[in-house]
Amino acid sequence: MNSIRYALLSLLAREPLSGYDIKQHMNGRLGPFWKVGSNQVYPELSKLEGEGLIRLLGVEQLSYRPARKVYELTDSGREALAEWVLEPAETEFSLRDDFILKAYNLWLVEPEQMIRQLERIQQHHEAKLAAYLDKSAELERALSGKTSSDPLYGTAAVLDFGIRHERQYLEWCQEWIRRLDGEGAGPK
Amino acid sequence: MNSIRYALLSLLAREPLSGYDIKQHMNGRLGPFWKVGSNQVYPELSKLEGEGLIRLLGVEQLSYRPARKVYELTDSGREALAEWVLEPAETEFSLRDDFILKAYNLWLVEPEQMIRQLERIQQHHEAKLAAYLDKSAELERALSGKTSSDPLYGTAAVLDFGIRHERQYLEWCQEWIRRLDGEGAGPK
DNA sequence: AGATACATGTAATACGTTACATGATTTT
DNA sequence: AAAATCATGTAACGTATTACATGTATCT
Repeated sequence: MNSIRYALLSLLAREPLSGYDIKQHMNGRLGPFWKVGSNQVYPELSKLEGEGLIRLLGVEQLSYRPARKVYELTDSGREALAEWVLEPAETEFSLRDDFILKAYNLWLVEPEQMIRQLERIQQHHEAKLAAYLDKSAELERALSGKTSSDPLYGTAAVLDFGIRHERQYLEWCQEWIRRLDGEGAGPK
Repeated sequence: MNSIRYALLSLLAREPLSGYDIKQHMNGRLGPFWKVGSNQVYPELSKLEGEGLIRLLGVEQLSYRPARKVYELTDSGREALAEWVLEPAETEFSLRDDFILKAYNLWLVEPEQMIRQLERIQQHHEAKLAAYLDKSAELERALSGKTSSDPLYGTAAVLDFGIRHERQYLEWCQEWIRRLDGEGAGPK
């Protein structure tokens, strides 16, 4: 628990960043998995600084703008992160997806309407998959020759998970469209 | 948002239940996806009753125990649920899994240690998969001949998703164990 | 002229988890 | 004799989302 702090450390382990940068990263590139608001980022950064896990690298001031405070990971921060990575992982994962709950109620509605819902969701995941595959192609090129101690390796692992997840989701949609379709059209 | 109310309605759409029953169902059979505490269930039940989506079917009183209040879905509750099911679904799903965040940091630690982590997680998902497959075999038997308007159809859809998810997770673990393994043993 | 990006931060609100309180019965 | 089960509910806490406040430069 309290994974956000580790999310912040994970990003800072790769490069120095400001709170704003972190927010952008999480809601952008790493978006599929995590999202944060500024209210979580800034206080947590202060805490981490207080604990000596990160340190203020520098402040970029543009006079008309709030100071841009860039943080970097300290050695003890790097240690804490590595320790956490190797800790026995929480086996409880949530997998709370509204749509799955909707599917649980598929028996309540007209098959044709449920099919339409499934198709809509399917399209959404197709788009996501396509985006991930694009990124992946790029990444794989950059990855050649690099060893597993390169940060890109971690990026690739997460991206790969995302790709597999989207594929699996799509197949599930297809399967249940098929099942519901066979039903409605079947005994005529 | 506020999916818990729909989770409660989803269960009550199948059979009348008490708050306690609901809690047990969610943390047991439907456990992989949802969990709730009593503090969420009881207030929400009161709210739903106030809105006329559910009604008190009866109270079982055993003198030495708190009254067991059993609720059932009303017609307007069933309508509200069906409407929600057909609403354009939220495309934002979280997929927040601590272990994926750990994997993002795999480059920070010794490959052999990460492999051990992956193997541990793999075992966990193997066990889950086995449990789901058991349930699924049972379900498929009970399902034969039933149409898509049977609640079991919804159960099957969710279970199927769980099975696919676990399989996908396993494959991902295997792939990354392989990749890290090939690394360490490779250029010797 | 108006919206968006930059950049920090706070406040209000919603959602979720853990722990507590009660109290007899049944299981270990 | 101790612990778990049943059954409701409240309280305290922790985490997350949304909105707000500030203020200039740049893009449309």
